[in-house]
Amino acid sequence: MSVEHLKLETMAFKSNVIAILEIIPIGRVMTYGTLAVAAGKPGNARQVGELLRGLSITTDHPWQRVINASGRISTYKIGTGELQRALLEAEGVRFNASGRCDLQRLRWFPND
DNA sequence: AAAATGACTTTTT
DNA sequence: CAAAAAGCCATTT
Repeated sequence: MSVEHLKLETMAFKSNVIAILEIIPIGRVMTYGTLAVAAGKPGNARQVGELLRGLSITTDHPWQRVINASGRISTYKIGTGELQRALLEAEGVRFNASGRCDLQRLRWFPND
Protein backbone atom coordinates (compact mmCIF):
# COMPACT_ATOMS: atom_id res chain seq x y z
CA MET A 1 0.00 0.00 0.00
CA SER A 2 1.31 3.40 -0.89
CA VAL A 3 1.77 6.17 1.60
CA GLU A 4 -0.60 8.25 -0.48
CA HIS A 5 -3.29 5.64 -0.17
CA LEU A 6 -2.91 5.45 3.59
CA LYS A 7 -3.19 9.21 3.80
CA LEU A 8 -6.38 9.14 1.74
CA GLU A 9 -7.66 6.39 3.99
CA THR A 10 -7.31 8.48 7.12
CA MET A 11 -8.87 11.41 5.30
CA ALA A 12 -11.82 9.19 4.45
CA PHE A 13 -11.99 8.08 8.04
CA LYS A 14 -12.16 11.65 9.23
CA SER A 15 -14.89 12.63 6.81
CA ASN A 16 -16.79 9.48 7.76
CA VAL A 17 -16.63 10.45 11.40
CA ILE A 18 -17.96 13.90 10.59
CA ALA A 19 -20.69 12.50 8.37
CA ILE A 20 -21.86 10.10 11.06
CA LEU A 21 -21.60 12.75 13.74
CA GLU A 22 -24.01 14.89 11.75
CA ILE A 23 -26.70 12.22 11.71
CA ILE A 24 -26.71 11.21 15.36
CA PRO A 25 -30.33 11.85 16.38
CA ILE A 26 -31.11 14.54 18.93
CA GLY A 27 -31.10 13.12 22.41
CA ARG A 28 -29.04 10.06 21.45
CA VAL A 29 -25.30 9.51 21.93
CA MET A 30 -22.37 7.54 20.53
CA THR A 31 -19.10 6.62 22.20
CA TYR A 32 -15.71 7.44 20.71
CA GLY A 33 -15.11 3.74 20.20
CA THR A 34 -18.33 2.89 18.42
CA LEU A 35 -18.05 5.99 16.29
CA ALA A 36 -14.61 4.81 15.23
CA VAL A 37 -16.08 1.41 14.36
CA ALA A 38 -18.94 2.96 12.42
CA ALA A 39 -16.43 5.09 10.51
CA GLY A 40 -14.47 2.00 9.55
CA LYS A 41 -11.50 2.04 11.93
CA PRO A 42 -12.00 -0.03 15.08
CA GLY A 43 -9.45 0.78 17.76
CA ASN A 44 -9.23 4.43 16.77
CA ALA A 45 -11.33 5.89 19.56
CA ARG A 46 -8.56 8.28 20.56
CA GLN A 47 -8.27 9.56 17.01
CA VAL A 48 -11.97 10.37 17.04
CA GLY A 49 -11.32 12.45 20.11
CA GLU A 50 -8.43 14.19 18.39
CA LEU A 51 -10.62 15.04 15.45
CA LEU A 52 -13.42 16.39 17.58
CA ARG A 53 -10.94 18.55 19.44
CA GLY A 54 -10.00 20.01 16.07
CA LEU A 55 -13.59 21.07 15.47
CA SER A 56 -13.08 23.55 18.30
CA ILE A 57 -16.41 23.53 19.98
CA THR A 58 -17.94 26.66 18.46
CA THR A 59 -18.97 24.97 15.25
CA ASP A 60 -22.40 23.80 14.24
CA HIS A 61 -21.48 20.13 14.65
CA PRO A 62 -23.32 18.15 17.35
CA TRP A 63 -20.02 17.27 19.03
CA GLN A 64 -21.79 17.02 22.39
CA ARG A 65 -23.37 13.68 21.42
CA VAL A 66 -20.06 11.84 21.68
CA ILE A 67 -19.17 10.53 25.13
CA ASN A 68 -16.91 7.84 26.55
CA ALA A 69 -17.59 4.13 26.96
CA SER A 70 -18.59 4.46 30.59
CA GLY A 71 -21.38 6.86 29.72
CA ARG A 72 -19.62 9.94 31.00
CA ILE A 73 -18.39 13.25 29.59
CA SER A 74 -14.73 13.27 28.59
CA THR A 75 -14.18 16.91 27.70
CA TYR A 76 -13.24 18.04 31.19
CA LYS A 77 -9.62 17.37 30.27
CA ILE A 78 -9.54 20.19 27.73
CA GLY A 79 -12.00 22.63 29.23
CA THR A 80 -15.24 22.55 31.10
CA GLY A 81 -17.48 19.58 30.57
CA GLU A 82 -20.32 21.67 31.93
CA LEU A 83 -21.14 22.98 28.47
CA GLN A 84 -21.42 19.51 26.95
CA ARG A 85 -23.56 18.28 29.81
CA ALA A 86 -25.83 21.31 29.56
CA LEU A 87 -26.25 20.84 25.82
CA LEU A 88 -27.13 17.18 26.27
CA GLU A 89 -29.53 17.83 29.11
CA ALA A 90 -31.19 20.46 26.92
CA GLU A 91 -32.01 17.71 24.43
CA GLY A 92 -33.30 15.33 27.05
CA VAL A 93 -30.27 13.30 28.15
CA ARG A 94 -30.34 12.67 31.89
CA PHE A 95 -27.30 12.14 34.11
CA ASN A 96 -27.31 10.31 37.41
CA ALA A 97 -25.58 11.34 40.62
CA SER A 98 -22.24 9.93 39.50
CA GLY A 99 -22.35 11.79 36.21
CA ARG A 100 -23.36 8.89 34.03
CA CYS A 101 -26.18 8.67 31.49
CA ASP A 102 -28.11 5.56 30.48
CA LEU A 103 -25.88 4.29 27.70
CA GLN A 104 -27.88 1.11 27.23
CA ARG A 105 -30.91 3.17 26.34
CA LEU A 106 -29.37 6.16 24.55
CA ARG A 107 -26.55 4.56 22.58
CA TRP A 108 -27.10 5.00 18.87
CA PHE A 109 -25.60 3.29 15.83
CA PRO A 110 -26.33 3.93 12.13
CA ASN A 111 -29.32 1.75 11.20
CA ASP A 112 -30.35 1.39 14.84
C1' DA B 1 13.63 8.51 13.75
C1' DA B 2 12.56 7.61 18.62
C1' DA B 3 9.69 9.19 22.31
C1' DA B 4 5.89 11.49 24.16
C1' DT B 5 0.88 12.59 23.88
C1' DG B 6 -4.03 12.08 24.37
C1' DA B 7 -12.35 14.54 23.85
C1' DC B 8 -10.15 6.42 24.51
C1' DT B 9 -11.14 1.35 26.07
C1' DT B 10 -10.68 -2.93 28.35
C1' DT B 11 -8.86 -5.68 31.95
C1' DT B 12 -7.19 -6.17 36.39
C1' DT B 13 -6.65 -4.83 41.17
C1' DC C 1 -17.65 0.19 42.32
C1' DA C 2 -13.40 3.12 41.84
C1' DA C 3 -8.63 3.33 40.59
C1' DA C 4 -4.62 1.64 38.24
C1' DA C 5 -2.47 -0.72 34.63
C1' DA C 6 -2.08 -2.18 30.16
C1' DG C 7 -3.42 -1.80 25.42
C1' DC C 8 -4.18 0.99 21.56
C1' DC C 9 -2.83 4.06 17.38
C1' DA C 10 -2.49 8.54 14.65
C1' DT C 11 -0.36 12.79 15.55
C1' DT C 12 3.06 15.79 17.46
C1' DT C 13 7.72 16.72 19.49
